[in-house]
Amino acid sequence: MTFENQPLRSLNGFRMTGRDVPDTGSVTLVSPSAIGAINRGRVLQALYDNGPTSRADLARMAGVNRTTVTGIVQPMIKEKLLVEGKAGRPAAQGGKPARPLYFNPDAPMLGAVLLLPGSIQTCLVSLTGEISAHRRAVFDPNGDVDAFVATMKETLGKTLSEAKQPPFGIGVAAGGMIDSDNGVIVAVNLAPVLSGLPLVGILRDHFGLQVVIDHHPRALLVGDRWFGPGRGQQNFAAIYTGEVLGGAFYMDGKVYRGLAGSGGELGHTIVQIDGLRCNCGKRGCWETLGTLSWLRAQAAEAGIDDPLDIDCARLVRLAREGSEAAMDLLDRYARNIAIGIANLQQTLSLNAYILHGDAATGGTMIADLVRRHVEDFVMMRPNQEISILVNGKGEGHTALRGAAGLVVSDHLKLVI
Amino acid sequence: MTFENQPLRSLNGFRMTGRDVPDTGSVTLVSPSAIGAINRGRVLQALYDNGPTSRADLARMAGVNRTTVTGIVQPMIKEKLLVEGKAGRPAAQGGKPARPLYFNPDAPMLGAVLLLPGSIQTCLVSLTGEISAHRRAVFDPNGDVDAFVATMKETLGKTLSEAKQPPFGIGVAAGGMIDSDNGVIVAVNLAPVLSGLPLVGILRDHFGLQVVIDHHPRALLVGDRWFGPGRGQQNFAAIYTGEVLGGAFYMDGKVYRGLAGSGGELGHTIVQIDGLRCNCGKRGCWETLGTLSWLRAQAAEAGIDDPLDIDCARLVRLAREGSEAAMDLLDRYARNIAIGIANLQQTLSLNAYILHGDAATGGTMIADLVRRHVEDFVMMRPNQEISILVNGKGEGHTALRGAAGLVVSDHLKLVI
DNA sequence: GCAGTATGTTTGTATCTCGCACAAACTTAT
DNA sequence: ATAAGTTTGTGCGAGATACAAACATACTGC
Repeated sequence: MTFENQPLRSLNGFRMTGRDVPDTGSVTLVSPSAIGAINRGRVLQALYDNGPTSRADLARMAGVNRTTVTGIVQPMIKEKLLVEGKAGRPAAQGGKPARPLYFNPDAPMLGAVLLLPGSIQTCLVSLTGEISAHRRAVFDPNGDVDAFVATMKETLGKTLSEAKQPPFGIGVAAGGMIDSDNGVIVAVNLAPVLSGLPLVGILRDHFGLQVVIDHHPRALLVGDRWFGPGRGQQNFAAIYTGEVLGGAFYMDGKVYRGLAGSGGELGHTIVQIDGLRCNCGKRGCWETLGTLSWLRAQAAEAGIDDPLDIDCARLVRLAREGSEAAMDLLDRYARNIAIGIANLQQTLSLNAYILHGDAATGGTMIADLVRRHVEDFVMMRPNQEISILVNGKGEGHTALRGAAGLVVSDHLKLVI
Repeated sequence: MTFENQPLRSLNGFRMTGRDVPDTGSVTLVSPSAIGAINRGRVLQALYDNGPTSRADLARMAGVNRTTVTGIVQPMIKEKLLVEGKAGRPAAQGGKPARPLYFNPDAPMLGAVLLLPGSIQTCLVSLTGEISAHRRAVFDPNGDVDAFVATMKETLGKTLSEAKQPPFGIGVAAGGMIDSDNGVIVAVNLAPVLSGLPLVGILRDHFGLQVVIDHHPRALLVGDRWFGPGRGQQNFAAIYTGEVLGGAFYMDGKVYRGLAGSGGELGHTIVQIDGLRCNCGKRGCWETLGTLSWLRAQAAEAGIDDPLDIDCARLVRLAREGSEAAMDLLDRYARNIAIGIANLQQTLSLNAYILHGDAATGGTMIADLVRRHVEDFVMMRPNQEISILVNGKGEGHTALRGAAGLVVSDHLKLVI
């Protein structure tokens, strides 16, 4: 099944909310007809956040009349986007039992792509977060653009062809510098072939589906928000550690993108003026202290076995087995990761941070160490609590679900 | 004239938008009647941002029908909030000349309070930003709460009594840690008498007016946004330097407050791990490098005359007069200020920064130096430009207008 | 079987924007 | 001077939406 020239479908209603909103200089008035799409989006988000929920509960949560919720969900049930579950137990005082609503498992799915230097992963993601039709491919990071595009089209095409019905859209998570507004990959240090590639336009034209692209940490954030530990949260950040350091923020119920999607390049905030030389050419970037390269160099100095193969998971194992050198290094690693989080906390006060990548393999042990150092580094307010969580689902998993979540987020324009 | 038990008036319509919106857990649906208040607010903001504007122009900017704008502004004209200006020149092709709308100079004003350790300033601010009925008073930072409250009531009462009609509300800008959600001063290091004081409740009950409080840098930000160089901008930060360092952000057309108004405590982000000891007890805070204390210590070392009286303005004068030591110190001062701005830029990518306080006294010279260092410290994108502006209006001026702007912002709940 | 209670639906109402038609006011061409 | 063209600002009905009131439904407890 292919989807060339399909009419664009929409998740939250019966009207496309694509690129049709010209930014006319900061003022935009709201029309009564726009209310429908907005409220449909909010109801869907409430369902995501809370799981199966009855109309009456939704109405209570939103502070609106039950009739309003009925009016919103009825067309969605008719469209087979939502299904009514079995009547639950009524309350102790009696009453008609509530019938919970949730997403139809047979509803259209979302296409997801994870694009890292040299590797492509594609899959389908259901509205409830299940992954299927997963495929991998490789490409030459220094090779030919046309060859890359052909590989991409073929791999994604095979994945999409396994869908029973046209997906709602395609989400792409990519490493490197992304201009998400214009759907262009600006530059990828380790894959020059991708630089300047208008991937969104290419895929949209080829598959006839809505396509959204964003950079990798932001996909992790969205994956956390829709399907992971960030579900239902209004303020948190996702932090990626590994060979590089990156991050993305969810603030006041909204993904922060900055101008042209350029916010969140945390790895190159400076935590040590005139410190170690960084790959970016500057000195003292957070990335010089919180990445695997630092960890491995330090492991060698500390005399830990196979220092080039060390990662957070093994370091935690060694520490648990009683190695003092490992414990010491782990603590210093945690401190280095904490410094950037602390600065972010001091700046935005999000209070919740989800670790991905290498640090996440260290589980609750590293999370606890990081939290303690963060609390040392920031000025805490009374009654304030900072939580550090790990999402150890494995990279591809969360990023792909996040890429799918990008499509969902794009449909549900929750902010006017 | 006193205003006890006046009915609360509203700027953007005919319904109070005070504390009546319960946060029912992230979901809130929009009602058609809510649209009215929202759109009224947006039209008012467009008028603020663009100055006197005709209905037709407003409609074009907002992308709506002219009749819609008429429907919105007509009641405001009737209420004497807006006035119709003289008909301007028609377009070259002819046509009926447009009649620009703007705020009525005789509309109610805003009360503003600037509260710093030991000093109170109060004034009235018109909707167009003019200050009048300015008063000052002092209080003992370690004294008695009741004495402080009495002084505050008396000073503010005198200012308010000069208004011809009840103001829309009172805005308070305060140094220290503020819980703007609950209207409480959490703690002020240099004025223990204020700690824990529920000032909003006290003033609201006494004067019968809506009262809003926020911390000092955020008032500067709002002052910039409504009446200063940030007018019409959608993304920028205000940076205050002096004895302390602080900042506040305007992101996507909205003041960022963080949880309970705790965002933006930039002075204590760490730019030098294990660096100089800071007043807060930690090491390497930005505040150890970007404040007057640092500047004065360095001035002494550099052999500059009267090092304890040095400030940015004098340093710039000395540098202009040819002092190499002054020029060198100025550049290092600019670099230290730049480091925190660079980290903020790397994190949020706001691209525009307005300096206040000591640095602002250095004018365009320091602004240029800071900009150059910021550009060295961050990874620039293609076509990206960073601007550093100074608002040299003098502290009280911008902060007081910002305090007034807080009231305006609070009325115009532009985000649903 | 009946009262009590909670859920979900139907019907009519209020609010708001939009498109259309039109008067008013001004410029340009004949 | 007159007519045509253009732009502004204003009534009026249509369409979309949430809300309140009333009602049918389904369960508990006596």
